[in-house]
Amino acid sequence: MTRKAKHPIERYEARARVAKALAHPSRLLMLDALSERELCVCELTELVGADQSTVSKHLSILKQAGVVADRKEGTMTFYRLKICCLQEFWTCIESVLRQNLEDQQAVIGDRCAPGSR
Amino acid sequence: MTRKAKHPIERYEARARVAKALAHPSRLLMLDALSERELCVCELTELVGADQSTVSKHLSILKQAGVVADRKEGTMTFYRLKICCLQEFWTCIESVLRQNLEDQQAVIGDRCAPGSR
DNA sequence: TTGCCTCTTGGCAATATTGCCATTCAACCA
DNA sequence: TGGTTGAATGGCAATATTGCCAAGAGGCAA
Repeated sequence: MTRKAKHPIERYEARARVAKALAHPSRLLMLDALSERELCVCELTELVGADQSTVSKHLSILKQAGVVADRKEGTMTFYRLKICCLQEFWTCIESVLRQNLEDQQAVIGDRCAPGSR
Repeated sequence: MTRKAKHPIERYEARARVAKALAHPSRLLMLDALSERELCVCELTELVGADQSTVSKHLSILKQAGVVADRKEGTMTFYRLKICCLQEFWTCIESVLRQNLEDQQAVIGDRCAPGSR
């Protein structure tokens, strides 16, 4: 089990950088909102409920990762999704969560199953 | 732009916990290897090239997130993927990386385009 | 039992992330 | 020009992540 050409570590580092950008609740919330329409920083700030500077930094992380793009209009900055695969991302994450829930329920079911005393 | 029922923060926290488990190059490498077959900790350790205890901790993070499951056999522990949606996850991440690359090339292209001097 | 092997856990230092405040910047208006 | 507004940046403390070494824990075999 060696790595070499089959598993270039740089590839996984690049992937991890993108995944890391997606791994924060506030950023996920913003992405979900942005999947409907373009939004300015002020709207996103209100949505997230954090300090404006915090939201701005989150957005710069997403932008750096290539997940969103921005557009200036006067004094405002509008952000929009740059990728269309987010739905697949949600689907994957949600399927993990759903499976976890089922596993938990299975444990409870076993413990309280009729005839299990 | 309010949150309320439409955007329960707990949902995004749960999603972020899973995404965070996926956001590390060594863990992504292991997941990729596990997508082919079940592997023991010793094999994964050799693959990753880190200390065995480090790999064990990475695996416990993946297990905690519900992404992998383990099975003991004698003194060895085998890990396997617990989800089947990882391909979609790769697809999404890779499409971001590909888009980033295209954007970079577009910039270079503009800068060096014929007649742009 | 003892010793060996595989893996997990505790502990710790180095590093990275997060979120606020304060400040700066840029566009707009009076 | 100065003032206002929306956004980005600097700085900093609190927190989380990472990865190693050392120390268990458990199975197996002599």
